[in-house]
Amino acid sequence: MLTTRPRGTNDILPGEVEKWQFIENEARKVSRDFGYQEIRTPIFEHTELFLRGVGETTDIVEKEMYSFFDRGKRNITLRPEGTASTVRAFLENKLFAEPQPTKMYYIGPMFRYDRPQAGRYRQFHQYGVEVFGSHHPSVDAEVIGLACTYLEKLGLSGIKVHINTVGCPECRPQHHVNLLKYFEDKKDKLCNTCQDRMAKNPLRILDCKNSTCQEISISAPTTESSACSECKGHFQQVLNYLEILEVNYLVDPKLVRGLDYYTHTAFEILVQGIGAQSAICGGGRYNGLIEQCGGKPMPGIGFAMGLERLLLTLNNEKVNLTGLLSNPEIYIAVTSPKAQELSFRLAMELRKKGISTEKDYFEKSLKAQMKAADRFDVKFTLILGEEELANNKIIVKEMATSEQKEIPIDDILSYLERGLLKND
RNA sequence: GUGGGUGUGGCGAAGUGGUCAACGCACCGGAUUGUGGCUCCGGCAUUCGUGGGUUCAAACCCCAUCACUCACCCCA
Repeated sequence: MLTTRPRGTNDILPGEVEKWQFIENEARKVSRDFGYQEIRTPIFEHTELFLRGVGETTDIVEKEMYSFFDRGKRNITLRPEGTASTVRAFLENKLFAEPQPTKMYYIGPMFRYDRPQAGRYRQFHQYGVEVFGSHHPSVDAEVIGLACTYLEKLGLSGIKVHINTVGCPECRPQHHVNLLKYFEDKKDKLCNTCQDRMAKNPLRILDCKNSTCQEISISAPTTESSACSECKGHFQQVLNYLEILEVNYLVDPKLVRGLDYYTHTAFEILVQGIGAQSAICGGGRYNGLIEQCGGKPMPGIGFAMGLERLLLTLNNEKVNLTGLLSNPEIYIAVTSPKAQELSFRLAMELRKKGISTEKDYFEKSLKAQMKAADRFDVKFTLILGEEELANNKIIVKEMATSEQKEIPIDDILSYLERGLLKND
C-alpha cells in the first residue's frame, strides 16, 4: 500500500455511513423544528479569525491548530470549531441587518492537532447551533433543550446536563481574586499544573482530576458566589426556563470551559462508557465574541456536539440503528451470454422505475448468482437464460418462499411492481 | 508534548528459537449436466508492521523505526 490515512482521521465506510446520514438528517429535522437554518462556512479561514475568536491563550490556538501558508502567503487555518466562522459569516454578510435573533446550525468536519484517543480525532465532526442577538435567558434554555430533544429523539435516555455560570467581564475578575485568595495558602499541596494555573487561569483548578486538587477545590468559592447580581439573576432564570422544559440538569460549580469567549451560561452534556472523553456536547453564552470579531456588541449563545462521540454513545447504549441499510429488491441472474444484453436493459428499466436492482458482473454460474442474490437479501430473483429467451419469458423466483413463475417478458415490470407493493 | 499497551492472511486468533506458520469466520470453487439459505469437500500467508543485529537456525532474543490503541494536558 502506498500510504495510510493521516493519523487521527477516519474513513467512514459503507455500513457505517448510513448511521451518519441518519444522525445528520435527525439534526436537520430537529433544527428546523426549533427554527434554526443551516449555514455552511468554509472549512478553512484566515488564521487571525481563530486567534481572536477562540482566544490566544487557549490550547486550541496554542498547540492544536492546523495552520499553513497558502501559495499566496496567506496564513490559513483548518477550522478547529464552528462558532468563530459563523460569527464571521454573520458579520461579513450583514445578517445583523435582518430581523433578530439569528438562529443557525451547522454540521461538518473540524480539525485539531491532538494525540488521538477514544472519542478524539484530528478530523472530527460537529453539529452545532448558534443564536445571535438575544440576551434572553429563555434562549439559553432553548439551546440546551434543543440539544436534549435531539439526543432523546435519537433514542438516548437519561440525558444529564451539567450547567454553571462562568460570570461576565464585570464579575469574573472578582472571582479570580477570590479564587487566588482561597488557594494562596494551599498552593504547595496543588499539583504542578495547577500551580501554573494559579497564574494563568485559576478557574481551571476547579476541574483538575488530581484527587488532592479536587479535595482542596471542594470548598473553593464558586463562580456563582462571586457572580454579580446580573449574572446571578440570569443564571436563575435560565434554570427556571430549563425546569419549564423539564430538562434534567445538574448545577456543577466546577464546570468551566476552555474557550475564552464564554460568558454567563456554560453547559456540557456528559455520557458514560465511551472512554475518558465523556462530553458529547458543550456550549454556552459568548456575549463578547461578536464585538471581539469586529461587530457591534451583540450577545450570542450556542453549542457544539461531537458526532463521533455521539455515535460511540449510541453504539454503547445499544440504540438500534439497524434497518438503515437499503438492500436491492431485485437480482437478475443470467445463464446465457445471449441474455446479457436483455438483462442489462431490464436492470436499467427497473432502476429507472425506482426499483433497486443488482446483477452479476462476472458471468458466474447460476448457483453462484443465486448465492449472491441470497446475500443481497433480495425479494425476487429473475432468471434469464436460453430457454426463457426462446419463449420470451423470464423466471421470477420469490426468495422467501422459493416459489417461481414464468412471466412474459413484456409483463415483467408491472408484475414486479405489483409483487413489491404487496409486502411493503 | 509525556506515559502505558499492541502489531501473525480480508477479519478474529494460536504459536515465545529448530520440518510444510494451527484453528474459526469471511471469500472463491465443487458435490453428475440451469437455482440460494443447511451439510460435506477443496482453494486461499515462500511469511509473521518495517529495517538492522545475535545465531548453524528467529514470527519467537536484541536494537531501531513506523503504525495502531488507551491515558495525561485539553477538548467535541
